[in-house]
Amino acid sequence: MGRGNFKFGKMGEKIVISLADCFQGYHFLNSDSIDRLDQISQKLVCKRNSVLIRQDKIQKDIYFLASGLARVYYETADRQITLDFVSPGGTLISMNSYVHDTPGYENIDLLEDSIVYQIDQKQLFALYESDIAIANWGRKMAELEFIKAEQRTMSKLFNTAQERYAELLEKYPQYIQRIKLGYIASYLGVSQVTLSRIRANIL
Amino acid sequence: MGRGNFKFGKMGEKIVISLADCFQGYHFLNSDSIDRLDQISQKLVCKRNSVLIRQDKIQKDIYFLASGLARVYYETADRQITLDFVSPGGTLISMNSYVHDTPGYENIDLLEDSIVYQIDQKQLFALYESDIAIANWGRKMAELEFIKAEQRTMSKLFNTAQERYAELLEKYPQYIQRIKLGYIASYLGVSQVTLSRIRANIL
DNA sequence: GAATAATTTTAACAAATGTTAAAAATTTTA
DNA sequence: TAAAATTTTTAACATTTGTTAAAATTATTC
Repeated sequence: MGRGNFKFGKMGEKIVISLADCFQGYHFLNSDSIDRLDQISQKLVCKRNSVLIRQDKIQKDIYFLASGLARVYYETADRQITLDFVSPGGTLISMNSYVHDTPGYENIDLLEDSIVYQIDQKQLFALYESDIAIANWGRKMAELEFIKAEQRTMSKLFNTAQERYAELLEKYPQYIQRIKLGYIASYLGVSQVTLSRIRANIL
Repeated sequence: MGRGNFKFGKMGEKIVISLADCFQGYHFLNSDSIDRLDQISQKLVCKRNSVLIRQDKIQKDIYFLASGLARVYYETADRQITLDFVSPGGTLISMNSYVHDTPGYENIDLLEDSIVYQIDQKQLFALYESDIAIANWGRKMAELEFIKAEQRTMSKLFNTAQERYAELLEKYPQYIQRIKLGYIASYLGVSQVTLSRIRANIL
């Protein structure tokens, strides 16, 4: 655990995660393999409200969030559904686009000024064919992202919005301060009016 | 597409998928690698209502469904939630257990007499370290299962139970005949009473 | 710091779905 | 094929949540 679940140190200073730490979070890599990944990576400094990934665009590359805060959401004509908020150390990826070179499903916006590392997918795929450690690193990434997504899904299926709000309040109290309640409501799967009722403890 | 989405041929004869076809569904493999996977696989003939995977047990191995029908579901003290129905060609896996050697989240039961191929996880993990093609095959498996799970999640988030029932009726009409409506309701995310109302077109 | 814009809460009402329980229909078993 | 068991539908009611709109609060800008 620990990936993507922090943002400020205990004194409130901004946390910045190194690229190597982002890599190592998934799987052990020796320094040669880390160097190879480093060579196909690029550091980006992004402004608040930047759009990283759009569902209607092909966005094959993977991003690691080094600092800042991101929101992952699906969108239709009349609705946005927030999947997750991602903190430093977390991975930002549109799996369908990464795998299939087609438009994906998710939108990813940065809610605050952020630093991200971008990994070139084409070059990464080449490394998968030549470096078995990196191939297994990529495998681990997909497996662990699957499990994270599954845990999110289960939390939504089995817990009420009230319970999920209480959990958020306990585990990520900063989120309540930093993220607008409309987004939180959309993450919890209820209207903002219902979230207000939950907060007012009418329920 | 096509993986796990069929069961009877047009004459109604039972479809049986070969192990090699199950493997190749994810990623190209040369015959050497297929042989190595074959050597760590075992064919199991299972009766209707067999339990393949239990959420409270460690079940690291992967199964491929060669024939029959399976149901994947989560369970709590007071509720069962059906995630998916799997047809021949599909993969049956508890990702958390497979990855972490701990109890997983899903239960998988066979709704009909079935044939499954079981792949030994421990030996598979050894192959991941020595055969780069198999490492990439395992990567593709996780990636494609992620995308499938994501599509299921999105369908539930954006479509009404009514729309999802209509889709099921169109794409998998056999399911409505072969699967009890309590399971279908649980898959759609509504009570069985609501499903009856949908079927009666009261809505 | 006053004015404007954005966000959050509250109120009132309508609609959809769950719950419980009983009736009807279907399938299985003897 | 009759009886028993299981599955599905229907009915009545209560509860929850969404919707719309306005008020209150907070944040931003000039």
